[in-house]
Amino acid sequence: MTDNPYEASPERRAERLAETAPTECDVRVERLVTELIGRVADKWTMIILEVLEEHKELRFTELARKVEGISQKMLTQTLRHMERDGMVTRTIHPVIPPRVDYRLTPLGLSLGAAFCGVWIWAEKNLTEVEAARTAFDAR
Amino acid sequence: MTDNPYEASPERRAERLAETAPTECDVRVERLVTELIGRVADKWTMIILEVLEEHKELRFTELARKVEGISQKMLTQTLRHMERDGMVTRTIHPVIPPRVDYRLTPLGLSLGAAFCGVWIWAEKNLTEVEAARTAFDAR
DNA sequence: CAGAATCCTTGGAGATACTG
DNA sequence: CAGTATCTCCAAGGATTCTG
Repeated sequence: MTDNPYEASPERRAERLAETAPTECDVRVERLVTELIGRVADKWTMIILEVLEEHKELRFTELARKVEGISQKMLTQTLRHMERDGMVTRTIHPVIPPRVDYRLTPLGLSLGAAFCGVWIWAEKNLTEVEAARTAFDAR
Repeated sequence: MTDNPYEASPERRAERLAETAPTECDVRVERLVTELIGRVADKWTMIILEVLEEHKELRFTELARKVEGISQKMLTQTLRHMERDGMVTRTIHPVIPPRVDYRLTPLGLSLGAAFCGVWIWAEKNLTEVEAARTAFDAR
């Protein structure tokens, strides 16, 4: 993974790169995709996505209540990330007391749809997973 | 979230529970599902799933090489979790040097399929997310 | 080779207090 | 109300070493 300073020769190095890098650019894209997955396949992100899918629009405290178990800090943080990634819009109403509404963008909705399969899978296979666990633990 | 010791009366408490707990059992299931999602929507789990989907069967070091950036510790750990959850079988060949093969179970395969939508989403929307980020940062 | 064990660091995350 | 700022702490995870 780290550069090998003892590479035999430039030729050898080119050879090695040719082996490990099918089109060199694909690798870069693949890495970006992987990184994006890492960002997006996060527990809180998934749940917030889910909640915002159900209730079109929610304000901060409503989210805090609906999300169950999230700390205020993590909520803010996750929402910021989601906003930055274009998943969520954040509209501030200049009133007192302040009011901020969160709502999914089309991009966020599409991700929610993509995750839908995982939720369904989890519901459908919950008992099977639990069975596997107890079987594994009893050993 | 924590029990409120100042609940006015048993009646009031029952009322509150009726509000927050549509069928009480659903909540339990929902929590289990959420917890399962938290377990399964993990970066390394997703990637290992992906890799094992592509190459039917891999041994430990092969996985370590294919997974790119994972430490040996995390690989072992994640594989154990996946095995415990019934995603993966671990077959030990009693030879010297030792050889251990990992392969997805039907359950693992089904989860991989469920995640497939997310991978596709990530590939398709990578540029849009990056655009959103730069737009957000330039502010 | 396939791990287990150990040590060590960092940043993830909670709790609390403060502010526009 | 909707956050930001600060302090703190624990555990996730990396690096390294050891072993059947």
